[in-house]
Parts: sequence; structure tokens; C-alpha cells
Amino acid sequence: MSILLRIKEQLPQLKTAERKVAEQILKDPAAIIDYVITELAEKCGVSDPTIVRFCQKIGLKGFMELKLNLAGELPKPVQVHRSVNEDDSPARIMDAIFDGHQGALQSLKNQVDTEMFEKAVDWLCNAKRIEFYGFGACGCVATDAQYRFCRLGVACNAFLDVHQQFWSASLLDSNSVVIALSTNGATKNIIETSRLASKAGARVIGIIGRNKSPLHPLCDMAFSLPCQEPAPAIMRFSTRIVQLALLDALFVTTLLRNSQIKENLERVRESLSDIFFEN
Amino acid sequence: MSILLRIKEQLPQLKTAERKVAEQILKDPAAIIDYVITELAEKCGVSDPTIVRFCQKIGLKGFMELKLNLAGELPKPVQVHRSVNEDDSPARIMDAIFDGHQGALQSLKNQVDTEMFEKAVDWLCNAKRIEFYGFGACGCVATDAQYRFCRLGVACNAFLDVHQQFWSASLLDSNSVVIALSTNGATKNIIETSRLASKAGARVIGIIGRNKSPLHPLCDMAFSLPCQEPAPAIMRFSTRIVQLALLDALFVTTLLRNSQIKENLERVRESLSDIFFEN
DNA sequence: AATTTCATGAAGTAAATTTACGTAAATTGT
DNA sequence: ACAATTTACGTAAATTTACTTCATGAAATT
Repeated sequence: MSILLRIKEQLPQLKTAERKVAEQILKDPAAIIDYVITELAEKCGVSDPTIVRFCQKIGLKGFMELKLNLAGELPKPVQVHRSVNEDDSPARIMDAIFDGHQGALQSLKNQVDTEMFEKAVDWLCNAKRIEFYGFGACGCVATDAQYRFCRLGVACNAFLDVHQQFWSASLLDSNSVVIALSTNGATKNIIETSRLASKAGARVIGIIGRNKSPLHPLCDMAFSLPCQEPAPAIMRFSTRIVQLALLDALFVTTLLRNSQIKENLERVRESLSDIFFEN
Repeated sequence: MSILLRIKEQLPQLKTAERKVAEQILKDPAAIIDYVITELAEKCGVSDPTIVRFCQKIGLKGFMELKLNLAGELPKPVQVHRSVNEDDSPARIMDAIFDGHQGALQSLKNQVDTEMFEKAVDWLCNAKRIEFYGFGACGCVATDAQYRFCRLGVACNAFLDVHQQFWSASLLDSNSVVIALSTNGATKNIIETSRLASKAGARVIGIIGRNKSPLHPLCDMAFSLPCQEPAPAIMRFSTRIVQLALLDALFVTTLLRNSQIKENLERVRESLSDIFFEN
């Protein structure tokens, strides 16, 4: 279990001096890494041995182990999108891209509105039909999402064709949920489709790579994703990663909420077994 | 920038004794955290001060800072994949999913073979044609990749249909690169397609969510992705994230390698402007 | 009220890291 | 080719840092 969690749990059982240490650590865990034991002791108003005893009480060998453990489990400061240019080594470019994705996920973690998320899960659980709309790169995400969600046993569609989207959206009703995916919330077609779906009575959930956009007011609920990338559209990779992550979370939560759904999943899994060589 | 990457980059400029240190660290970064400086010195066959000088050369204050940094950037064995169950709150599930993705990216960062990556970029730069094959969830990744790469101005296809894949693969030649995507490297169809492509003379790059699989020996080059998820197929979300990240990196590096390609991209961008409301 | 227990810090110890310095090897210039 | 200079690296000393022992005083118990 994580050190910070362990500290939190042990907190009530600690003596006054040791509790001061615990509170100081919980207040700013990242700072500890730069302290030497004496500095921390001073900050807490206790002595060195108290720090050591505290560390041992939470199951560590000593202060050094605390520092190393904290370094290991603390979220790294959110990486602002690092730009790359042609002089960079492949390894460097790779690193920059991966960092960008990680940073985007970290931002997502901090930004997602939990209540909104829960409401979205509610809608999805009760939906008789789920449609995923997106164009371009978001179309891929839509397809991927449909690929997951259709296993819930609910009717799912991911139409990438405008015409199909139009007639499908206009046939929806109040038991339908639409997931509208858009990087910038300004693509004409997705806006039109969302408007149609909304007019037909469906609940429209926007997953949009921006804070404000023409698409926002058309949605019944809109997740605005972190968008630190000031890059041209084709280079905005992280948005898609974040969209997928959010959809994953929605999917799993919806899945766990409903045991009937889990049975469906089991049946699907069995039917897949014969397309593999092994297993 | 990450310490390990910095070490890799500085490697050629290091003197013999210091290089020994660098190599030892790269061989097993996780082990360093438990060493004291003298232990590491012995393992490398050098003296303590050499270690310190090495640390300073890569921009750190000393050995302690190296340990703390390594602890910070190495994938935590515990955190990589937290299991979830129906009792968990939505916020917790969300967190677990995002953590899983982040952890997977971290592992990827540490595991990707840089030389292989560069060779892959070489192949892609010189390819006259690139084909992406995948089924199921990997089909979505294939489509996404095709969507990016086709903007390089190179002929790209992502056939999800088995028949199309078969005839397309058999029409390839030595100027073609095939990217074979598979979560477990055991799907019969993808194996057959890769075999056909290889026989036709194309270079097959596997991006596989496993270390060993029936698909591996059929590839001219295979990226084995970190696969910490002991979950059923439908729940293996991270593999897809990691595949996308790797493809992103391949795409950007290929793009930056070739200025002609960048011009193509500029032209594509302009042609997209009129499908948006704004901008 | 006396005794015990326990929490805590002062002082000291041990260990690990870093600096200073010297030597040998490599590089450079003549 | 040989001397001069620079560089590479290890020995040993110094310093920093972490940890231990033990004494003290407070709280709890008898």
C-alpha cells in the first residue's frame, strides 16, 4: 500500500511528536524529498530520532527509505507539453511524446468532475441505445468506444459517415445517449448531429478537447479535456489518449454497476476463444 | 528530461570508467535504488568518486539525487495496475484506470529499444507504402495510425477486413512496411496476414502486447509492449494506449526526419480549415 | 505519594557521500 | 620523439547525513 495512505491510517495512533511529523509530511509530501532529516525535524519542531522512529512505525527502515518511497509514489509534476524539433534525437522525441500523454492523463485526473462523471454513468446504465459520433481522429475514438460499449449488451453505434449520423440521430429518443467526440468542438458536422440528437430527445454527452466551444451549449453534459497542446491539429495526440481514458473509465464503471452486463461480457469472452492459436 | 534518457544520450561522450557506471545503471536501474555508493562502485569496478563525478556530469548534485530521481521515474511495481471491483467508488475506478495508463506509458518509456525504434523510423521514411493491420481493438488503433500516417503523403492503408488484408498483403513489395498490431500476438488472421506480407517482401513491424508470441518470429522487427494487465481481453485498455503512443512517436519522428513530408502536412492543414466554424 | 512506563531529545556514533589531492595515463605541442 | 600540459581516476581525508544510545522528565498506575 502507498506510504501516504499508510501514514493517514496510522495518524490517530501516533504520539504527539510523531503526529507532527505525519502532518508535516501529508501537508507537502513532495518537499520531504529535498529535506535532510534535521531540516524536517526542525520544520516539525521535533528531534531527529523522532523522525526515525516515525519511519519505523510506518514500516520503513529509516528516513532514507521514506524519501525514496515518496519519490517513487508522488505524481511527477505535470509535464507541460514539450516541443520537439528536427534536431532532436529519436529517443528524445519519443520521451517528449510519452511525457505529453502522461501529463495529459495527470491533468485529466485532476480536472474531471466526479459528480458529472457519476451522472454520466447513470445515463449510460439506463440507456437503451448509445451512439458515438466523431470525425477524423475522433472517429477512431468513437469506433473504439463503440467496440467496448457494445459488449455491454446495449445497442451501440459509431457512425462516421455524416449521412448515417444524421438519420440515426434523428431517430433517437429519450432512452438514448449520444457521446459526441470533438477535439475542438467546432466541427460543423458534429455540431449539426448533436443538435439533431438533442432535438430527438437523446441525452448528449460531449467529450471535447477545449473549455469553451460552439458544441458545449448543445450538450446536456460536457467534459472539457485538458488541452495543453498548442500544436496543429494533426499533432494533437494527447487529446485522443485522454478521450480514450475517460471512455475507459466510463465503460468500466458502467460495467461494474450492472451485474447483468457482466454476464453478457462473460458470454462474449467465451465466443472469442477460438480465434486465437493459444489459450 | 528523464534521467535514464539523459544517461543514454551522454553515453558516447563518457570516459571508460564513467561509461561502466552508465551501463550498469541502464542494465538495471531499479537495483540502484537499493545500493549505497560503494556497492555500485564495486559492481562497476570503479571508485566511489567516479560515481559522484558521473552523477554530476549528467546534471545531478550527487549520488543521492540519482537515487531519488530514479525512484521517481521508474514504474512502480505496485501501482501499475490496480484492480477494481464493484464496491469501488466511481472516482476510485477512474483513478485506477488513469493510473494504469500512466504506468503503462512509464514502462514503455523505459522498455522501448531505442535502436530498434530508429531502425523502424528509417524503414518508414523510405517506405513507398505503409499498411496497418489489426483486428478488434487493434483495428481501431490501425485505423487511427493510418489516419495519421497517410498525411505524410505516403500511401497508407488500414484494412480491417480479412479478405482485403489478404489480397493487399500479397501485393506488397520490398518498398512496403507493414505494421502488425496485436494485443497477444496469437490471433490467427493477423498471423496469416503477416506471413503473406513477409513472403511478398514487405518489412513487417510487429507492435505486440506480449514478450513472446506466435507472431514474433514472423516479424522483421517486433516491439513488445509492457503488459502488466492480467485482465480479460476486453479490460486490457492500456495496451491500446501504449500502441497509440508508440505510433505517435514513430509518426512524429518520421515526420521530422523528412522536410518534404512537412510541406505535405502544411498543405493538408490548409485544406481542413473550412470544415470548422472558427479558426 | 511512589513507582513504573513511556515519549522525547541531547549527544554521540556509524555510515555514507563528497571533496581534495596526487599519480598515472593520454594528449598536445615543439 | 620527448617534454609539457591536460585529463582520468583512485586514495584518503573531510564532511554531511542518518541512526543509536541513553538520560530526562512527564504521564499513568499502583
